[in-house]
Amino acid sequence: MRIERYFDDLAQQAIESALGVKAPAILKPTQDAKHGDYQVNGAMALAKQRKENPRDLAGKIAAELVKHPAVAGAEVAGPGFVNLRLNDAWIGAELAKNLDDPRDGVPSVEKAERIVVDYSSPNIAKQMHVGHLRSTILGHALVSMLRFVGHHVIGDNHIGDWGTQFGLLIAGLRTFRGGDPAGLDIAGLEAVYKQASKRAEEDPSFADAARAELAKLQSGDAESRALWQQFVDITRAELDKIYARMGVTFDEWLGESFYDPMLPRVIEAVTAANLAREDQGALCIFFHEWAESGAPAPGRLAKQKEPFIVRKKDGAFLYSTTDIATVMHRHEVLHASRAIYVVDVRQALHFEQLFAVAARLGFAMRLEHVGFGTVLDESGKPLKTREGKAITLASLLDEAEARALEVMKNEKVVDLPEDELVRVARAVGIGAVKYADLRQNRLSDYQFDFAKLIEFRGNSGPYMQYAAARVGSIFRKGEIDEAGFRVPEVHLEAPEEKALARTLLKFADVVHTAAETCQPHLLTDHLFALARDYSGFFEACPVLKSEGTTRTSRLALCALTGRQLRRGLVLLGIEPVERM
RNA sequence: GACCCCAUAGCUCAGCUGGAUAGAGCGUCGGCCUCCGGAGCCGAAGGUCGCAGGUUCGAAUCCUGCUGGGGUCGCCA
Repeated sequence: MRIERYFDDLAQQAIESALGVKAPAILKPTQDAKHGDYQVNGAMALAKQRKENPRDLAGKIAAELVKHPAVAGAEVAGPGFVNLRLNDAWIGAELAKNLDDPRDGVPSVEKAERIVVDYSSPNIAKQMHVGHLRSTILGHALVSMLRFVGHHVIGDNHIGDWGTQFGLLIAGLRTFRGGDPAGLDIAGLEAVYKQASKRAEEDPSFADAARAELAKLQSGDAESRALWQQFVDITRAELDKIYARMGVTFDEWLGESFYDPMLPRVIEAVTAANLAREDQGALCIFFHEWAESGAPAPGRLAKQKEPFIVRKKDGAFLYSTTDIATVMHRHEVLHASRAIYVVDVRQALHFEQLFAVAARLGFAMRLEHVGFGTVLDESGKPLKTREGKAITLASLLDEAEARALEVMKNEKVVDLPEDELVRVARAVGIGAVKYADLRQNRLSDYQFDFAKLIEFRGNSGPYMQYAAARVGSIFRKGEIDEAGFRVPEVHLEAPEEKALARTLLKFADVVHTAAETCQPHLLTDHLFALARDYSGFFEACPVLKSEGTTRTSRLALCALTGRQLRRGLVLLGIEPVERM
C-alpha cells in the first residue's frame, strides 16, 4: 500500500464530509515525531479561501479523521495543522500483509506505459570512461525501478557507431596498420584513432583521405563496411565485459548506424512540415521564426536565434538528424508513449530543441531529458588521470574492487574463503561506486573520492549491504526460514519498533516516487533511514532472546527490513551479499 | 552578447506541489562491546539557508534585482 496516498485520500474524504468541499489535503510526514506521524495542512489554505478560522476548520477535519481505525489521534496544532497519529495495531496489520506479499507491499501502477530508457551510449573504438559512468548507472537503475512498478520498459544502448570518426579510423588503419585490424583490441583501436586524428590536423591530404573513406563507408562500400563491422565487434566484446562486471543489461542496442537509412525521411518530414530552411548551405530549423506561423517555440527557444541544423552544407547529417529519426522509431515502431534520455545535463539545450521539433512533427509522446552533472575529483575539477586523460571505466572499477578487498581483509568480521572474499569484494566495490552516484541528486555535479567511497560508513552502499547481511545473520543464527517467514500480525511495543515500523510503511511510496520522477536518491535516502532505524531497533530490542508474540513480531520486522534493503539494492542495480 | 544551472554546518550533500524549532554523513568532542555481525549505536558542539527587496497567515522553497561560481549557444556528439 502507498501509505501517503492512502492518508491523503482519507484526509480529502474527511474534508469533504466535514466541510462539504473537495479540496487538497496537503498531507505531509511530520518533521518532528512530537507532532505525530503525518500532518494535514489543507485547512489553512481552505480557511483563507473561505475567510474562516483555520483552527475551526482543522478541528472539524480532525473530528472526522479520528473516526477512522487507522488513526489513533488527530489534533489541531499551531495555526491550523491537523496532526495525525497512526494506530499501531493498524500499522502492524499492514506490515503483516506486506510480509505475505511477493512485491513487498508495492502495488503496480494503474496505467502501464511503454517506456524507452536511453542510457550509457558509449562510442565505438573508444574505451568507456568516467563520462559514461553516471548514464550507465542511473539508466540501469531507472530501468529496473520503472519495470518493477509495472511499466513495460525498453532499455536501449544508443551507441555511437556511425559518423566522422570512422573515416579517420579506416584511413588510420590503412596508413599505420596496413589496413588490417586483426589482433587489435579496444585500446589499440583507440590508439589508431588518436594517431589518425592528430595526423588529420597536421596533414590536409590525410584529412582528405579520411573524408574519402567516410564517404565510401556511407555509400555502402562492402570492404569499408566489413572493416566497420570489425571495429564494432572488437568494441562490443569489450563493452560486454564492462557491462557484465557492472551487472548492466540492455534490451536493445540501436546505435546511430541503425537510423542511418531513415535520415532522408527525417529531412522530408521537417521539410514537409515547413520547419526547416537552408541557410549558409545548411538545412536549419530556426526556433525564433516559429512565432510567425502562429505557434511560437516553447520556453527559451522562442528567442533562440541559433539554428538546429539537420543537414550540413556538405550534405552530411548530424546527431540532431539521427535523434529525430530515433524519436520516430520509438514512436512508430516501438510504440513507446514515453522516452527517457539519460544524458549529461550539458546537452539540455539540444534536447529542448529536439523535443520541440518532435512535438511539431506530431509525435505524441512524453520525451524527457534526465540530465546529470559532471563527475569531479576531490578538488572539484572534472575527474581525469594525472596526464589529463579521461579515466577508463575499467580502471575505475578495478580500483574500487581492489580497495573493497583490502578493507574486507583488514576488517575481517566474518571468515570467508578466499574465492568468496574476492567475489564479495567485487559486489561491495562496484556497489559502493553505484551507490555513491545514485545517492546524490543527479543534476548536481558530484565529487568522486575513493577514500570516502570505500570507507563504508554512513550513507554508503557497503553499509546497506552490511545492514542486510546482519538481518540475514539473525535468521541463520536462529535457524529460521527468512524467506518463508509469515506472521498473522505484528505487535509494536518499544519505541524503536514503532519507529522502524513507520519507516517500513513508506517503502511503496518511495519506490513509486523515485521511479516516476527518475530520482533514485529518494530510494537511497529511504534505505539509509531504514538501516538506521533498524540499527536502533537492533540495539534496543533483542530478537532471538525474546519470546512469544514479541519474538515473532520482531522477527517480522527483521524480515521486512531485510526484504526492503535487498529489494532496494537490487532496484538500484546493487548486489546484496549474504556475508561480508 | 544571449540563455541555462548552482550558492544550505569546517567538508560532502538532503530538504518532496510554500508549512511548525532547516536535516544527514564525514570531521571534532563525550559516552556504549558478559548481549542476535562495533563496517555499529547514543549524545554534544556547529548554520545571518550568497546579498537586497517583494508576494504570503507562513519563504531555504515562489517573483525581481545584484554578487560569486559552473555550463551552453551554425555545420562534433
